[in-house]
Amino acid sequence: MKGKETRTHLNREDVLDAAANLVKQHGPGALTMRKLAAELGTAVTSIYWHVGNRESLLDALVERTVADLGEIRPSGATPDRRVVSVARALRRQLRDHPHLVAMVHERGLTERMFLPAQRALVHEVHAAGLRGARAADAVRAVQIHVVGHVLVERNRERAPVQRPGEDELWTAETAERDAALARALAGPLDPEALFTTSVRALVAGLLGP
Amino acid sequence: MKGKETRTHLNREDVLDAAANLVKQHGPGALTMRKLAAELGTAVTSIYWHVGNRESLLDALVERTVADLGEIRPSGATPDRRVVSVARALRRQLRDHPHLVAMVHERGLTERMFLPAQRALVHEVHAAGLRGARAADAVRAVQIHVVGHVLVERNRERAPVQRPGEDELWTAETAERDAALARALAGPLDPEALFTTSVRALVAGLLGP
DNA sequence: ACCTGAACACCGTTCAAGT
DNA sequence: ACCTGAACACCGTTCAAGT
Repeated sequence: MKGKETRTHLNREDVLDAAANLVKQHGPGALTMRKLAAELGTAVTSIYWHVGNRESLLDALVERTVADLGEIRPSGATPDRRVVSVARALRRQLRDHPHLVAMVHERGLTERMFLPAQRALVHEVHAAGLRGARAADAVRAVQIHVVGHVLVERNRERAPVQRPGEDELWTAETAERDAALARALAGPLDPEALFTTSVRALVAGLLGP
Repeated sequence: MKGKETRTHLNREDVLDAAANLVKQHGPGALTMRKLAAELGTAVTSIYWHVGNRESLLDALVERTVADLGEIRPSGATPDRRVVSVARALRRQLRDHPHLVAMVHERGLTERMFLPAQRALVHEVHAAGLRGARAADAVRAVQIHVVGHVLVERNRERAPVQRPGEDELWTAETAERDAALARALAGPLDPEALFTTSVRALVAGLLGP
């Protein structure tokens, strides 16, 4: 019982709110039925009455969070840039909900999540002159690239110090005597910059001749 | 006790073998200390003597599997094609060890895993004339694209039927009156083909002018 | 050096019983 | 309609005790 507003009956929304809070504060691992019950000040079993079971609780939670995501507005003069801007906006959305990505991924709901972005991409790809199957490929390629990139990014952030450690692995000798390359690979990675670079390259390749 | 060769003492290798088997046959979720003990015909606690705890057991398992991956040989006439071939080989490796990807991802070891591929990429990117930071970006962009793509692919496979379902979502109206596009987006996705398309586009964009 | 069972603190879920 | 505690079948891990 964490002294919020008092209520006569527990309801589905309360459960979802508390669950969202738990995840936001202590990560998805902290979302257990028992901790949730403690948070709500009820018996564990009450929760089951409202949300079925843990599985569907997570489903509902993900569903709600996805629904709350803002829409995506393309910006930029050329179709190229507008597609890139959609990709960046999508990445930003995902990064703003760090736990969401993991949960969606775990639940295999990646597809369903990205309709708004997909619509925006369809529009821009069309504007670039692509049609039919070719347009569909472009949309999907960008989409997968963004989601994949965010997944890998998040993974990299969570990862503790790597042993052997890239700084030891990449020296001028192992990098074919390209000292600058060795330094770059050994040094830290700027995900934002790399993302922009790769999306630009991908879009150029997809929309180009 | 699954009547393999008899042995006097349990050892670390036996434990890892059994663990790998469990994962291969029933997925990572089936790898519990207790099931593992049952499989080995020992007390649960014996395992702890050999591998420390579950955490380090998983670490060791991932480590071993990664070490067993074959090396990557580029093929193709132009640097473009050779980079694409490395990407495809890497994807193939990852797909051949379906559980590995998830485990590596969960453990945040994605970096460490891809050294061989990274070396191959460095070589090809160099051959294409890129140097220094620009080369590093290209290598990392391709690498992240492959890993990300495989993660999303696996996710998509695991995902059951999607509700609403893309076939209902994408009609000619919602697809800006492009019926072929609607059909393509509603239809099934060919991951192999899409992967090739996107990698080609990405590489063209990265190595191109 | 290696193995053991008992015990602890956690899980999710079911169910019969309460109001 | 909503809530409850008891109970079940699982977890990972520690520890003292065995050989």
